[in-house]
Amino acid sequence: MSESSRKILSDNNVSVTNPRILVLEALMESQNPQTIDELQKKLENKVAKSTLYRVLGDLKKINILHEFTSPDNITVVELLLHDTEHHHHLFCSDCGEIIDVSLSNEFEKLLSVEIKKIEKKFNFQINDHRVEMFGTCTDQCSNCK
Amino acid sequence: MSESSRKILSDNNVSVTNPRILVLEALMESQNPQTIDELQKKLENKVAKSTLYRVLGDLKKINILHEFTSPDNITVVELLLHDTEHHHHLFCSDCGEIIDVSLSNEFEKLLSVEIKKIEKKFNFQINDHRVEMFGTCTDQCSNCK
DNA sequence: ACAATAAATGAGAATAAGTCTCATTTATTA
DNA sequence: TAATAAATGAGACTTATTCTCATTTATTGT
Repeated sequence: MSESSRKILSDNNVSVTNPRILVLEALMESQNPQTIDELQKKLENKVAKSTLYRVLGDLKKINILHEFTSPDNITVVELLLHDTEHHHHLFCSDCGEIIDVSLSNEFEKLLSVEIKKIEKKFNFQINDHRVEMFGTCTDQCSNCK
Repeated sequence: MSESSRKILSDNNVSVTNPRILVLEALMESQNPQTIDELQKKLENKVAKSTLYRVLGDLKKINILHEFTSPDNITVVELLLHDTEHHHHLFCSDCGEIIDVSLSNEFEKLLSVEIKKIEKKFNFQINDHRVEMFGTCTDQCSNCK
């Protein structure tokens, strides 16, 4: 079970420690983004707060963790393994749920054309992008009933 | 000069006070997004910190202020008057500059088709979206030389 | 397997962004 | 212009995140 976490760490030349394994495992429990709070609850004080933040920093450094903030300014984190498919996010302002969404290839293709235009216009090198959508789940996301 | 600020406030049934005028004026000084820090510097202690935050809250409430966070988690604010055209943001990770960018109508049209699909798929009502692009200005944004 | 060494951790102090409180000031209205 | 409701300033408070440093743990070379 913890084998895949160990492999992720050693593959990235990061020493394999208990807190790192525990945090990775907690992150893998759900594939949707989670808040720091949710993570801490899952970890039940098995990892110190300072260590949790440090480990998240480590995972960002090896590019397998994506951190962003929800519209109400809560920090949210999601594992991004090499086989994770490119996706965007949908935010519910009622219940706070954040859902991964994929958009069509046609759309992504057109977006990359737009990005090339912007790169030229502003003399930028663009290495990442994201599309965020905001609204309300009319009744059925997992937090609402 | 402060006439347009006064008009904005009274048009929105918000009482016209000095701090509100000063904050609006500071916001209007640049049309690109600015950090709270930049705002505070412009205001030179003419408005208390608590009041600044309160006024920003007021402006959000009447929907003429957009607040978001940069990739390194700094709160950023921009005035969004009724004639402000729909746009997105380009972030430079070298100098921190944030630039407003407009994307083509063709792109926006395709995006709204995608959004309709997502609304159906997740039973959501989506009322806003944004596209963010991240990269580095290769040499010429105003903060770099 | 073990000792030596470098790195990681835990606990709590420190920092900083943002919010709150309440006495005073200001804008609105009749 | 007076009465009243709302807004403000100053600083205390809260809370997320970072920092410090003494202790523990992982790695490595033998």
